[in-house]
Amino acid sequence: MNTSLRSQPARSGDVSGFDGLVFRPRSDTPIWQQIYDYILALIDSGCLRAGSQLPGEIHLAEKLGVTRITLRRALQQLQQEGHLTSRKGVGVFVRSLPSALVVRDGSRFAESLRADGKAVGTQTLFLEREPADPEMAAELRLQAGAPAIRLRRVRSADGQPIYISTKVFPADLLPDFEVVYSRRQSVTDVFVAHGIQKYRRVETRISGGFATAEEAQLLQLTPGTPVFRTSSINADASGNRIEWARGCWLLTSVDFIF
Amino acid sequence: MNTSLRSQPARSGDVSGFDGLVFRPRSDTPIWQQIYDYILALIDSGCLRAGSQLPGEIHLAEKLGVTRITLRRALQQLQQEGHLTSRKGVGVFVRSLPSALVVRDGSRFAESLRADGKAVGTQTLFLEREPADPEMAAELRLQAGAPAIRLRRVRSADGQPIYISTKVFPADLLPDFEVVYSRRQSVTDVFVAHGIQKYRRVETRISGGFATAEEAQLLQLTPGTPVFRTSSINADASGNRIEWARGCWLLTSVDFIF
DNA sequence: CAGTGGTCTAGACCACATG
DNA sequence: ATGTGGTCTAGACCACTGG
Repeated sequence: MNTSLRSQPARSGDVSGFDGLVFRPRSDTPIWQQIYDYILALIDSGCLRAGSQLPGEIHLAEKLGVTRITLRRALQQLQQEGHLTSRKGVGVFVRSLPSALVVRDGSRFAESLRADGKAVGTQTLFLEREPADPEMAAELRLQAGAPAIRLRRVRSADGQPIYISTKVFPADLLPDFEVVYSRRQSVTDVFVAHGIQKYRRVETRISGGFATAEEAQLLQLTPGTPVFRTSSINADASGNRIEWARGCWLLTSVDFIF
Repeated sequence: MNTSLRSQPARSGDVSGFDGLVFRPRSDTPIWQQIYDYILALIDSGCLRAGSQLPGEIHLAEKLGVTRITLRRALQQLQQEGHLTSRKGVGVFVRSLPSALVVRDGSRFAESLRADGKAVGTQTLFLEREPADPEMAAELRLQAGAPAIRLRRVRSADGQPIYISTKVFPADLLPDFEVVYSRRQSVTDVFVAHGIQKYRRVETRISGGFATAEEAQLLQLTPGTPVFRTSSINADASGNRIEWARGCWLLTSVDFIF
């Protein structure tokens, strides 16, 4: 009986609930699904807060009166839907699912979230210059090998990462990119500083896929979790393509509206 | 040894491959993933055609030298990505994944596919009149309880279902719906017959989710497979809302382009 | 009826992260 | 060194489907 209070609030297993449960094997719904429903209810009701850690699988399985495999079936489903994350050797954690509304203009991402009252965060992974590879060149209508700028960021809402952004720009049109960007981490600022006040969306593509290991780590997901993939092109008033953006979004936390 | 030829080509286990395989447990990639890669390669290379049935899990697991659970881990991943379907009490089958391109105007679905050289199919599940519930009424700007027409269809490409469509129309504007629709199963025809030559897309929404049991059955998927959910509104030239369409698409088989 | 996939048990070893 | 999640084994019973 080590369920009761701990002195360190961040310790593992520091969670209410999970006591005196009975799951009947002969019911019409599988046990793993009953456990799924149960844990999901704990999350939705606020008993399990975002960031908190679940008890270890072995203890939890014992407490719920099922095998570890059966418990894992439930946890797996919850991970696929983005409610939980697991880190090998560490534990299973609760993720919140901000439901973000995104308007047509993908670059207005931050505004859409702020309108919902979310605290928007930006983590810049890298910002570098390099020659355009054939794909970048084709998307931006450049010659292969032309100088390009690559920017990769993770955007988060209320502390939960929800979006990986990878953007490519034609370096010739934006000589002062790094200087301006470093001030406020704003691409819009960079455009304005180079005289580009207005730009338009040429094309947006939305497809589906599954998180790679790297994407999963950045978004605090389990690899293989389903995601949205977006790809969009922006052009300035003269029709010059000035940005090719690709995004990777948690499937269950976004609505795209056009 | 019952692997060799059968007289009936549609029989279970009637599949080449799956012989003399060795999967090393101490490799850097898990066994289930090696099996996943192996089966996926068989599908991609055409050794496993769409619609063909895999050997039973027990036999297949034995042939691959792994436990049924390990095999099922690989099959599960393939099902989630839409490459396989399983029917309880029947077997596991190969699904092909037509990659359909869909343009902004969702009603042009069939045209997009035909342009790819696919054979487009339509299965009408129901077509009925009923009073609009609050949600329908709100989307179509009707009074609650106003007469509405509901149409539910499954669209397929090359015999594989890829899209469930549920549409709602204001019945008052389309008195001859059933008569016209029955001729060619075309909603566009119905609009034209009622003097609506042109209509415009008011809004499109794209979100993600997981297939319900009913959706899974209609799309020949496993319940819980990730899907796109679309919701769109069309209005006629005067701005009257004439159609509210909802769609459920296999995640891995569509690209939305705007 | 026989065969299928869906579920579940009771163990075990490993790689990994943390203290 | 300990505890974690990730993987794997060798069985078992069930509900469902088809002939």
